[in-house]
Amino acid sequence: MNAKQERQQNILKLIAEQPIARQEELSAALKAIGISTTQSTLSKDIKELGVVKVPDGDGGFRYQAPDAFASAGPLALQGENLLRRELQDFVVSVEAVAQTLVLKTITGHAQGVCEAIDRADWAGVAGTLAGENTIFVLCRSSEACQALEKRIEVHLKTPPTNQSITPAH
Amino acid sequence: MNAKQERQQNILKLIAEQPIARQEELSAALKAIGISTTQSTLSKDIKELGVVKVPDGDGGFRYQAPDAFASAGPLALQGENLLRRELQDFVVSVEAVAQTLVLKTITGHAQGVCEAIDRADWAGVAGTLAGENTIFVLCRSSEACQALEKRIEVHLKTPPTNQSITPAH
DNA sequence: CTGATAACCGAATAAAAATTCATATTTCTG
DNA sequence: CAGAAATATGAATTTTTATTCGGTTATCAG
Repeated sequence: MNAKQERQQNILKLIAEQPIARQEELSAALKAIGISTTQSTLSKDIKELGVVKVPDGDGGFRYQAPDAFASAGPLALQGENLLRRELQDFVVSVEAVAQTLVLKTITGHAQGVCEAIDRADWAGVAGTLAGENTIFVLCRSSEACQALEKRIEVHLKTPPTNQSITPAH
Repeated sequence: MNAKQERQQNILKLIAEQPIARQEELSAALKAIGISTTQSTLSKDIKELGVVKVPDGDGGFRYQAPDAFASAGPLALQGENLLRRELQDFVVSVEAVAQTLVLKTITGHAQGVCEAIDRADWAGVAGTLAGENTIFVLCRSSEACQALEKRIEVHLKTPPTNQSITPAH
């Protein structure tokens, strides 16, 4: 199951590292690091991640992570990929409940992360609210909420989303 | 000839106003306002403008102007579409010369516009320099430079790019 | 104005991406 | 540990998008 998560993380890494213009290219690049999959699946992943195909200004195209998550380039300005950092460093869990997304952070960082989320100015979010270690992100639809959840999950440190809440006794 | 420019401006307007998922839809929307063209041409326009097709988070897609040019939404944060404003309000002309783009602005505004350009953090630009009313944008390739020129042109006020430099005698 | 040159455009086609559908795998519940 | 339900996957297909190529129109120099 977390084959998917791993694949998606690698997709983000690969498209950040090298210019990839077609999904089949991406498939090849993944195969090169031991992950084999089909164009079909990649199409779904790409949609889920919010990755877009952008003209590169030299007559070609390349896939690119959504702006808010753009990985740090050498020229990254301040705040450029702040959100990604905030998520990676401070967010402990994400969960979509109906139309609202609940993020748990390390104590004291909810405000900061929330600020970064606000700045991302996502289309589907109606508003946000942060306490000490919890953030509520009210979305305009539960679909948008779930899509957001998935996009965010990929950026969390916690590699295997701990599925067992109580350790097997 | 400036049918093209008008069409491209309307493309940006339309995709900002309504969710458009396919190029044929865009073609229809354009026809509704009296501009008829083909998918073929739109594909080229879209590439030239840097417009991208993004997942909308509700299972569909929509075309969207490149981030730097995103039109002001109701929730626009400060600086969100600053660049667009700067270009529209202050830039008088754009010209690509080899690998460098030369922008002329109203006197005193080059610095401000240049700042906004820097913040856009375009892939193809190596660096910028601004004086009182002139900006040099050094690009990494002449192709990138021309692409950039075209993208910027669309946002200028001056509707008919004055082609005759000296008025007919 | 006239011819040369370049930009633009659309029809047809090639290429790429999205979706459908059936199957397999995982996760949940009792 | 079953069985049910949900999620994930790939092959095939459909849909959408990009490119090629030939004709047209605009632009420029003389």
